[in-house]
Amino acid sequence: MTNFKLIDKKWQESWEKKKIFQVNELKKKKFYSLEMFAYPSGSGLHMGHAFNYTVGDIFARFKIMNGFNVLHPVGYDSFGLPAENAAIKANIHPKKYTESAIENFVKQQKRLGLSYDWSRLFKTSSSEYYKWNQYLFLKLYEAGLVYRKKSCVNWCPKCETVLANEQVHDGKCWRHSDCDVVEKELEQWFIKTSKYSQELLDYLPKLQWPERIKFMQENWIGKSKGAKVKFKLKDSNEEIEVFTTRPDTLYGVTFLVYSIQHPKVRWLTKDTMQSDEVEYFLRNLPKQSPEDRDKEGIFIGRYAINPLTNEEVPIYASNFVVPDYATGVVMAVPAHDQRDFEFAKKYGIPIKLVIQPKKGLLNVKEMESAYTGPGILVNSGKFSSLDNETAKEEIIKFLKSNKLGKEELQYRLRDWLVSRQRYWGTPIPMIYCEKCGIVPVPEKDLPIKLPEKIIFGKGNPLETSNEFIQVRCPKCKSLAKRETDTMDTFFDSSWYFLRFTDSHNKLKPFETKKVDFWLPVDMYIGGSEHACMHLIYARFFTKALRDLGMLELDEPFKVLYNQGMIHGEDGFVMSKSRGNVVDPIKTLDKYGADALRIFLVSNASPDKDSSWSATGIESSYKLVSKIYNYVKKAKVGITSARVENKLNKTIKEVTEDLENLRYNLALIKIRELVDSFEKQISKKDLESFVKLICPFAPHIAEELWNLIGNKKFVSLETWPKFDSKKINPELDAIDELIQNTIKDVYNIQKLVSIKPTKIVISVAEHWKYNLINDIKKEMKHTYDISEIIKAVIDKEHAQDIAKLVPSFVKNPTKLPKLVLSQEKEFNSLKENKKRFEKEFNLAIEITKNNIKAMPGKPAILFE
RNA sequence: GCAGAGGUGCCGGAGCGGUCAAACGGGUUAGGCUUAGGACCUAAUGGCUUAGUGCCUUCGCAGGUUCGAAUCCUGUCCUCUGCACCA
Repeated sequence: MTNFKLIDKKWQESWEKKKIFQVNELKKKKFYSLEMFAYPSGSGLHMGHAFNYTVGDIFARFKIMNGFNVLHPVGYDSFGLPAENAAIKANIHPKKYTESAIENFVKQQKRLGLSYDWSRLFKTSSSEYYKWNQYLFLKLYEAGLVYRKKSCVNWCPKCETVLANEQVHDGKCWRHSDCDVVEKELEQWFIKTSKYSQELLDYLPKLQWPERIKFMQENWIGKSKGAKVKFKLKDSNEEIEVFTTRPDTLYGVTFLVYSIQHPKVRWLTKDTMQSDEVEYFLRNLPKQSPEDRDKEGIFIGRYAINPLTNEEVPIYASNFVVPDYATGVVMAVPAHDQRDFEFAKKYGIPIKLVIQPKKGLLNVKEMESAYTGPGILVNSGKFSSLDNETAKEEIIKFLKSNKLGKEELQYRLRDWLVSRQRYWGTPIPMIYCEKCGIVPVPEKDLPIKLPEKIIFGKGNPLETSNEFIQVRCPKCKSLAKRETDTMDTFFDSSWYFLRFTDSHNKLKPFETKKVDFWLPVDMYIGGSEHACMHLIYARFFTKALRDLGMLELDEPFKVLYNQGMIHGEDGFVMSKSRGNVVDPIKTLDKYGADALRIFLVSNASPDKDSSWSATGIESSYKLVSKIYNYVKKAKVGITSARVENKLNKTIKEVTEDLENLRYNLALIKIRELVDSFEKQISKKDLESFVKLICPFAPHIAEELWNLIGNKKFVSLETWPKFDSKKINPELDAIDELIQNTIKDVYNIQKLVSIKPTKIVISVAEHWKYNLINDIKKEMKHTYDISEIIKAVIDKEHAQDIAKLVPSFVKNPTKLPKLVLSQEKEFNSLKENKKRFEKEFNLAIEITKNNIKAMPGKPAILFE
């Protein structure tokens, strides 16, 4: 086994020492290639990381070799709960824990041979970075995009902190699929992502992202078109605004429903006979996650007036109404909305039919579910007999002109809750003063550093750190309290790609000019799990910072590529409990980086899931060895036309495949090329080949490049160009002819079941290509090549044979047939001549010493 | 329930109107090399067949379009992913 480990090390050190991947803004043709921000977990690099970085690195290297000024940076998203928890568990300070984790991570990443500009490295847990988190937080605050609000928020008991909407999946915490999120009423910091709902939606079609991700974001932002309608509260001047997408059903409203979390519920009910009952209801309603909770509600003792009919409708409070969507109150039309229908049935509320389908008549008494389809309005005053779509418009028009409502758009996207009740994150730069209220920390006082001497126990250790909490109010200088919450780590990753353009700027988060030069990210590679988290926040940030005048950019990521997952050999997700985890480092030790890189991308298209395979990595290792040994032993000379054809064709196809991240297909073509190589090859072609494999296997590429007499780095060489003149389909045809001839030789041999001592192959005298040589070469494994001799067939036949190749190219299915015989079997063959001719459509003439090929048929003779 | 993606040979996985019994890899079988094993190299690997430019059957299932379908259309079953009380 060649020790590729040493070769890996040699070149990794050399690249780093010569800083060959460091870039600046001098060269114009830029390309920003980025893999999603790494969270440096204490357990080090796993196969998924290795895959992600390999996919990105191959692309970055390809772009470098194509003359681009490639920014390919790396950094660490080092704040966060897992580090904090792991540190507590190991009884180490999170800072120490994280630092050693990063150190380890860097070491492991380097072993993959990644083309990073290491000089730009930063970590978010360093105050040099999070200072700018705080700075940007304050800028957003000044711009009115950060606010504090008391509301019902999601709390994960395992994380012991609140979560953003995006971090709750199916009622569970995104980190703990076994942990139900609890709703808590708390005052928290929010970022107004909702301000950009429409723009986030509008730009989606322009992005070169997987359709799936765009679709997920579209759903997440969730735009609905409808109307805002004002209901008067009975015995009051108050108005209740509701949002509906079905203004056409307004005549069918039989009740209104407040969300139980709506702050107005208690207030509305306080002077009614129901107040105790409602209070009891609100207090005792079991907390259940939304999907499995039953609709529970209660009449709150008040009535509202339908603006169109002036009818009184009762008001309820229920758990099925989402508190922070639209106004948190809905108008209920049980006849035409399934949820309202179920609720009305349960509480015996009247159901009023206002839309009849165009076919068939509905009857309220017989209805078993709401009718939500289209139809004609009935029982709807002057709007009756209108088509319901028309009625939507007409009713909105009417509401508008009578100031009872208006057309309205609603989005599902909520504002981003960024407070976290944890230690290992960026302190929120706010101060609470009894006199002045909320006071932002002045810019000059940044960064607010995380205190290192703290006591971990239950809850947020910052709350017990007096050193941290106690502060003078920046305004009135009296004693005040610091905010002890830290920022969601998604805040850190929302702008890190901007910082990479100017990683070590001490005066600003980044230089606008640099961002304008490098951004947008031209290729962003990572998993799809961030579709509705990081990828939404980062888009929001970009737009917000643009509006703050900090950059000129609408969208941060031009192209997004989702790589798949590497599963264990058993096809399941790699996990410790399953015991199917494969350690990339151990693999690197055994096979070297190039083999691992090649394995990871040769299984399947990189956007698909694939499984680890012990034989697969072996096979990649074999390919690497084969390439290495071939180039090492290749005789520099003239490349045969056959290999030239293959090489140029491969360059052409591999280039296209790389451009489209079809690494698996590119590697197949490279494999075929390697198999077609001959001992002799020109230096130039050898060099082209080494360049061709460089993005995949940069270490052996450098080693071989050096070996064939080059001093510079192949990683920085220009990508090979193919010569279309060298690509000749005729040669492929010849190749096929040879393969078929050999096949025939084997078949005849099988037939006569005797090992031949000598093979005579008759071919045309003036055959353009040296068929015999090629056949000899190919058959050297089976026979002593000296035993294959060329027999010349007469001119008349030869001319016909010469026609074969062009006609074959035109119609590859009509392959010329080669005829074989063997001395011992000669007689039987002779006897069967007629049959052969008939069955196999062969024109053969058998004589004692030779088999004469008839037009179009070369012949082979065993002696 | 709604919306997306997909079902290909022993396995992974290409192909996405004709050159397809279907790339490439793995596995298996046979042969070469070798003291032996490994590595390496070669061939075979849907069925039939006394050599295939042969026949038959295959690309989830059932139909259809076409001179021609793994590839296009319709229906159907299954798998995976995402969203699920957003009014």
